[in-house]
Amino acid sequence: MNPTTPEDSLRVASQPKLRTLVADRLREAIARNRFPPGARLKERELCELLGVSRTSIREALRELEGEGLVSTQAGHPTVTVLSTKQVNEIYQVRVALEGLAARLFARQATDAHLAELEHATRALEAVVANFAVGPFLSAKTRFYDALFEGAGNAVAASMLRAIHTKVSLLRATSLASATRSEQSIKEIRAFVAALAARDEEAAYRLCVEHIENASSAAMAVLAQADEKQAHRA
Amino acid sequence: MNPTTPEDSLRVASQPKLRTLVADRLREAIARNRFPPGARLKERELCELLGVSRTSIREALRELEGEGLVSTQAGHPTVTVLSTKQVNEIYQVRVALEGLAARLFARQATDAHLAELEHATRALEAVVANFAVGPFLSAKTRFYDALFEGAGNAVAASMLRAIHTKVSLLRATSLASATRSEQSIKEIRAFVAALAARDEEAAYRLCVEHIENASSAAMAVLAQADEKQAHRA
DNA sequence: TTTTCCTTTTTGGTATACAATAATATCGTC
DNA sequence: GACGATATTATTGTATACCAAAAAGGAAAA
Repeated sequence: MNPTTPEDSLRVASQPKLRTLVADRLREAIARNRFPPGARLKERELCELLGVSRTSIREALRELEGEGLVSTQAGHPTVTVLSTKQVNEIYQVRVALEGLAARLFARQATDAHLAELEHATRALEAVVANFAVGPFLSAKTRFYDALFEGAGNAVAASMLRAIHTKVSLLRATSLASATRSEQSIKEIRAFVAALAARDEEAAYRLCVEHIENASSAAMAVLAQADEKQAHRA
Repeated sequence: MNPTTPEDSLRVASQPKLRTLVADRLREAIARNRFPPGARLKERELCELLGVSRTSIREALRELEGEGLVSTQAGHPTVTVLSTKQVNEIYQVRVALEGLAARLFARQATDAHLAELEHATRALEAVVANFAVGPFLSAKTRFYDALFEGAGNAVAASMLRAIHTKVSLLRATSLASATRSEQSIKEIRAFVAALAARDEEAAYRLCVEHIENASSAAMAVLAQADEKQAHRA
């Protein structure tokens, strides 16, 4: 045991800044639809809700703006509404980056990375058997954390996390997740098997297919919602 | 002429917020090495330098942190120093995203997009003939703006812009640019020709090669710098 | 019903204050 | 001179107050 290894040292990790905690809280609340797309985020309301000053709220909002979760409409911070075009763009980018992550994982992940991914996949399967949104989001996060860790590209991981958070803006995707969860988990299982076999090409292909299926399902739900809207008008 | 088309309307675009202008200024200053990697960014110094309040500085710093240009070292905002691993990761991501942009451009760009890209390429060639860092950065930005516009994926464009800004942190890349600029412009010329021919596969391959060559050149200069450092120690 | 005007609310930016943390300077001891 | 301890200064994080500008809402008039 090398005493200077970060994992072994007694060094106390620095505490996250209040603004970071606020941004995390808001991100979570947005993902769980506490603030739905289009919702106005009023600074003073958030101050009361979170019990912090306007300064911390404003700084957290800047952070969320950078991620695209929040945009300013007529001078007002608003939870981002994604157009169909943007959704399509997001999935295109997800294919490119997650495809890269799949390739890198297959190429270079350690046995420990594989073991963690296997555990995360099992956890995901257990949650899908008894579907509930909260635990599903947590299990999905764990799965992708394991994938990105094994891929070993922090830049891609950071971008993909932002992508996943943006996708969570879509009610459509959680609806789509609930309805296609059994098929989805089969796809993930096949994907993980290819990664375990270090088959880069198969892993890439299965990863892309999984994302494209998710995209199609989300688009289908969006199209339905558009029809309902048209009927109302 | 349809009077409701955005381009024809008399609508005045909203002014950028002060914090946005500050972030833009800082981004530019970092790219031009006014604040080199590792430089401490002191809030009160920046207030004096830019003639704005601490709030605007802090909000701009949050934005730059989100982009990875600025990170907090021992509680102090600092211009990001990129490790060799990070540089490698950045180029991997650039291949994935710019490869996507190349494919999309070849697939769907209009003749107007192509014309703009051609103009931007000529401007770049003119600058390379009389090399100077400032005009080179501007011409390069124009070239990539044209590419991303024609690719029509704003999410990818936004991420790639952040990537390009991060890459500009590396003195290595501007040094590498100066020494390999003639070869580089040849690669770009071939790339643009493939895009003009709507040859998606060739465009993708040439794009990837260009980036990989840029990456190799940057790594070579980094390795030289490491050697010099080792000699000093 | 539509338009105009007035009031209220909200955001953007500035300034000040204080606590906590980090960095630097000073002093004493060996 | 080197080292360690302490004091001082500088910087960042957070809160609060203030005011201007912009946006939103409501009431009155046409």
